[in-house]
Amino acid sequence: MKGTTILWLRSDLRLHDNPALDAAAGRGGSVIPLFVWSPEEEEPWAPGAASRWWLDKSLRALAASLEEHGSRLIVRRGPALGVLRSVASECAADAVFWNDRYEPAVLARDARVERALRGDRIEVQRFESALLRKPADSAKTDRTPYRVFTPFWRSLLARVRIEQPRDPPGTIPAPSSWPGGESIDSLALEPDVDWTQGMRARWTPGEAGARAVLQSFVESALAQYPSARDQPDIAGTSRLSSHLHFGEISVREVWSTVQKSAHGSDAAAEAWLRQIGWREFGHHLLFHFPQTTAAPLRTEFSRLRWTDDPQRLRAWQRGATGYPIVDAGMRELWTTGWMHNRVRMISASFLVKDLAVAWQHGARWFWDTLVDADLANNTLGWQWVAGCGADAAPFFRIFNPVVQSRRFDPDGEYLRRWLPELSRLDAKWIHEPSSAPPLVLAAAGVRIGETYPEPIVAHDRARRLALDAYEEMMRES
DNA sequence: TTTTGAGTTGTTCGA
DNA sequence: GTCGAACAACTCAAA
Repeated sequence: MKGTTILWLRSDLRLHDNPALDAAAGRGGSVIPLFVWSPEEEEPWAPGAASRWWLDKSLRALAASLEEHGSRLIVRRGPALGVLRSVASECAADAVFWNDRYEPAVLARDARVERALRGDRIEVQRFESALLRKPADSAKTDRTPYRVFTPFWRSLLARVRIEQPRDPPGTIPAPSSWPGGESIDSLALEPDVDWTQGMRARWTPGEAGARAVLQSFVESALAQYPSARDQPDIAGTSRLSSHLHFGEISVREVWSTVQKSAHGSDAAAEAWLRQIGWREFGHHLLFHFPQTTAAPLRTEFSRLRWTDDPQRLRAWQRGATGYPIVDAGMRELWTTGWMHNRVRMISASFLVKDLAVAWQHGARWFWDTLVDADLANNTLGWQWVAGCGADAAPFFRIFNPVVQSRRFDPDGEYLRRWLPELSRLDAKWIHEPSSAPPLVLAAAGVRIGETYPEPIVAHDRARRLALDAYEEMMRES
């Protein structure tokens, strides 16, 4: 008879298709599901405010479903190693199982924990549950990591066998007595001042919510995905990012569900699964180039001169740049903890190229405000936009916020939803109110500089300056 | 071994 | 109005 196993839950807050849970439940002894709150061990990327809100809800959902399975969620405060050791000794546990994470600080902490536990004669087993392929395995034949997406993705598709997702274990054997723990409330993950109303209205954190979102996406949006994914006014994307980040649903599960719905070859399913490929690529890059959370992968970009203007950054954060598509996106982010992907690109490009603010400031703001904040995806996205990452957009590819707005939100529906002060402008003028004739503005009740800001920079000129700065950087190298 | 062509998401300019 | 070229340099895989 095997002894008690501690199941250390982290970014795998689910019962379906959870390899560490399956192995722990199948080991023969009892299982103690444990969550350790230790943000200080994840610095400088401890969960941001929006992520903490989501985590609070997700932990409650997980605790409830564990109870339905005759088990419990034990919650404690870190540091992790100390907690694991005391729970192990309180319950005479002889094994700790967990699913791996790949953030640099977490990887280092986990390696330390594993060594120490083994020194205590406690069995440690680590599992892969977040990705289709372990980042350590994702190197080219010459053993250097991929730096271009398409070959990375082709090799993954050709070489990786993607396993079928598994159902939750039939039983999760409970110990004869449970160790003590703290309440989820006591972690104080919710903000003191309640600004989470918009998030509560939009999201249902937790495994059941994740599965429902996947089902409804597959049934009603997947078929139109290739064209609808770029329209921010409709729900054309899956909106699974946060659920995936917290591991409320497994990547194998979304993979298999989307493939089944496609009946073999289907361009829509392929386009969406490619996005899962980008998620894999982001984790691959984070694992092989951990310094990229702070520094450009292409080192010559560290010579690029950014402005150091806190007012520009603040205007961007508040959605007060005078460019409606940027401001709408930033307000959607602030209100719901999420922003449509197309608008993320536009607003990120605007901060970096038009406002000449270093991408790291944008990455930090997204980190704090996104419910789906994910170090791998966030780093990849910002370096891509700034042109300094692997397989990045060329630096001269600068988004024109007005052109993008007209192309992807032609009727201005998205703008009207988030910028009520412009809602009476028609589609002809709402994308660029500062150029509208005075009579049009007056009729719509818009006073530029009062009810809606003047453009903070002129795009044409800002674009020219960005290209000049880039050229200068290249000349110096 | 060397060469060749392709590579997430764009914009502007001039013919 | 439409269309192709130019905007850089480098990585990667196939030939």
